[in-house]
Amino acid sequence: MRPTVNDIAKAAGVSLATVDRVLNARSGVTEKTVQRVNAAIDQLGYVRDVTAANLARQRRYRLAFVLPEAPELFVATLREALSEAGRSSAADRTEIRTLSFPAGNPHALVRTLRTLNAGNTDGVAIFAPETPHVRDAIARLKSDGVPIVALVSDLPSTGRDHFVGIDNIAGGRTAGFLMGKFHGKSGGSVMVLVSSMQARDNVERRLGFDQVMAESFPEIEVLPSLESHDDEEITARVVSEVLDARPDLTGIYSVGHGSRALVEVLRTHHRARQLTIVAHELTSVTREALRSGVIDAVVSQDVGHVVRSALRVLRAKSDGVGIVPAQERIRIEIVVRENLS
Amino acid sequence: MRPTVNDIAKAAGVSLATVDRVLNARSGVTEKTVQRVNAAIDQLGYVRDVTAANLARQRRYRLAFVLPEAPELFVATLREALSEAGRSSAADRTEIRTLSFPAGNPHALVRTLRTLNAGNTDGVAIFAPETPHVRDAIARLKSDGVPIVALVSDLPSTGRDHFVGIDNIAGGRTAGFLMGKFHGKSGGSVMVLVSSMQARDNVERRLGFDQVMAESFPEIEVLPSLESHDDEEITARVVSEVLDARPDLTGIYSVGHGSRALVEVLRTHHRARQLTIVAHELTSVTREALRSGVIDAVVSQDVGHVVRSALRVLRAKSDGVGIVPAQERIRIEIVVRENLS
DNA sequence: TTGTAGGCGTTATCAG
DNA sequence: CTGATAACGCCTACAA
Repeated sequence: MRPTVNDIAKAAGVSLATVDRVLNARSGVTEKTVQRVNAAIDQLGYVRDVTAANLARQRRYRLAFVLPEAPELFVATLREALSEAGRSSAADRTEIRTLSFPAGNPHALVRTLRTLNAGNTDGVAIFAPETPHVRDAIARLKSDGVPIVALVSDLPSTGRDHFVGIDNIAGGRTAGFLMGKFHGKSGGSVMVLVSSMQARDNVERRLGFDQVMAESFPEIEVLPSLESHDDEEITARVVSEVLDARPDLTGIYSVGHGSRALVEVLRTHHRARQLTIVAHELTSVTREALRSGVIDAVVSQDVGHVVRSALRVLRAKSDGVGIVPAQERIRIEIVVRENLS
Repeated sequence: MRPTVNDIAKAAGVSLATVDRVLNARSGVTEKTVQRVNAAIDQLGYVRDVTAANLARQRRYRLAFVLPEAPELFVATLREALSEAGRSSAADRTEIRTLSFPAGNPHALVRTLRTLNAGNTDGVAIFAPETPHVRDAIARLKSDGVPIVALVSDLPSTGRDHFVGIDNIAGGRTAGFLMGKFHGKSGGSVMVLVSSMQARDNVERRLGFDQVMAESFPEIEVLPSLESHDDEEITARVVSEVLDARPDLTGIYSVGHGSRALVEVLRTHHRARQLTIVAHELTSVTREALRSGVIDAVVSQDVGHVVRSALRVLRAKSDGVGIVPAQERIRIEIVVRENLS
């Protein structure tokens, strides 16, 4: 039987209240008594029952997730993971609110952020691009004492408390490694399709990709980035053009969160099968494309882990306690046809 | 504020005890009152506070993990994950006991299992080969009402309640896919090194590997399995012999849980760099081998996930409640130089 | 068949 | 500075 506060109160010859005071480092206890209690604590090997503590404390965490209203399927999977987490969050005394803003509309985002304050929110997780407006809105929240974590794409300039997501440079490196290894040794060129060079995660991935290609696969030519802005028409046109113009093309790296248009084009293009395609994020589209052999590899992050990590971190920050960094590291996952779920 | 049992008691015009009875589906309540209470429950949207329930119930889970005393580093990582889980298990009211038996000694294993019974254990997780002795010992435990899960290597003939680990056929397929894709198009042959054909997981992996190689990479010759029995000397000799005898060798697939001896040989062999090496399980050895380029890819399972899943499943079985299969699926992870943690 | 009262391990209020 | 005492949300004898 684990020792309880009662046991250590008895052992130290003090009352429950006093034990609680030293346990929670509250003032108003003689140094002498503190010593006695602490002695009893580690003599009996006491560890506090967190669930009982939370019960008594009546602690609730009101957390807000701010996500773009974007066409990319990835955001949808993130939303799904969030509502999944919401179902079991009652057990953690956590209330999750999901706020949306139209993608690419910083003003709407700022308006959304304005509705949040220390009085109604214990922590905010944000998946948004890093613009000046956003930076200011976050600064206000932070100075109001609300913990902030950046989701998927980092917001370093905002002074966010933490970033939850993969190391995107390493993610790009991983994509590059797979591209090079799958490619064979024949030379050729690789097309790089980004969603937007405004998005920090896209830029970092491209950087990592270029590093590895230059270091380890110099015989492959990496073409300049093409921005699709997640527009299906643009993507279709651009990809077709390059496929026609570059008969030496042997691979395509899709950097952004969405690959629907790319997959669409490839599905009907006669050269698709000879190309090595590497994309990011596992969604219904990339999943199906892996299965049918259109895409060769996906570099992904587990949205469930992302959401749960954000929740843990926000609760910890809100309590002013530390986190275990190793536990919050989001893995860079590689998915191919054969390890698909 | 979430509604509590008190609220629904009030709403239904009954006492706490009655609410509790219908909540836990206990007998001794009129159909009529049951209806009234249930009506109140889903009218107020009540969900029980599991932590408070567990606190009141004083439920404890005494779980045992039975692991081999084996030289493979993989078992060490599993042990580590287990003791890691042990540190935070107090919060889950779970007591974890780790029992060891000398690898390859079924009698010792059976003796170990004999010390367990329904009186001292609420669930057992076993990582062991499938032998008749083991089957009987497990049958006894099961008929005693103790839930059993197989760990890493399945024990289907024992009637275990659940298997926690990767689908090893798919794991072998994944290894085959990587071998084929990394290999280039030049033909050649691949050596397959198993730890023992007695181990079910090894057999299943080999099976999956062969499937993919035959389906998708028929130009590569897959050599017969070589059994190392996790003996470093045997491994060293066998690998060297094949390297000398088969100049057309282009790859090695290490099927077992241990790759130390293989890595050792390769580190000094002049042909190592031209070979594609695929191994299983991320350990300090394979990690370092990935980093230095000796191994190209590792197919792995997260031992942390394995342990946590086993704990969840055993608790659920012990409570006689269902599990969420999707949540308990262990991912087949692919690790290369660039996504190494 | 139903209700009362006490307890699970912790925190928090209010006297002393 | 310290100690009773009453919560927190739920479970469970025991009594009615």
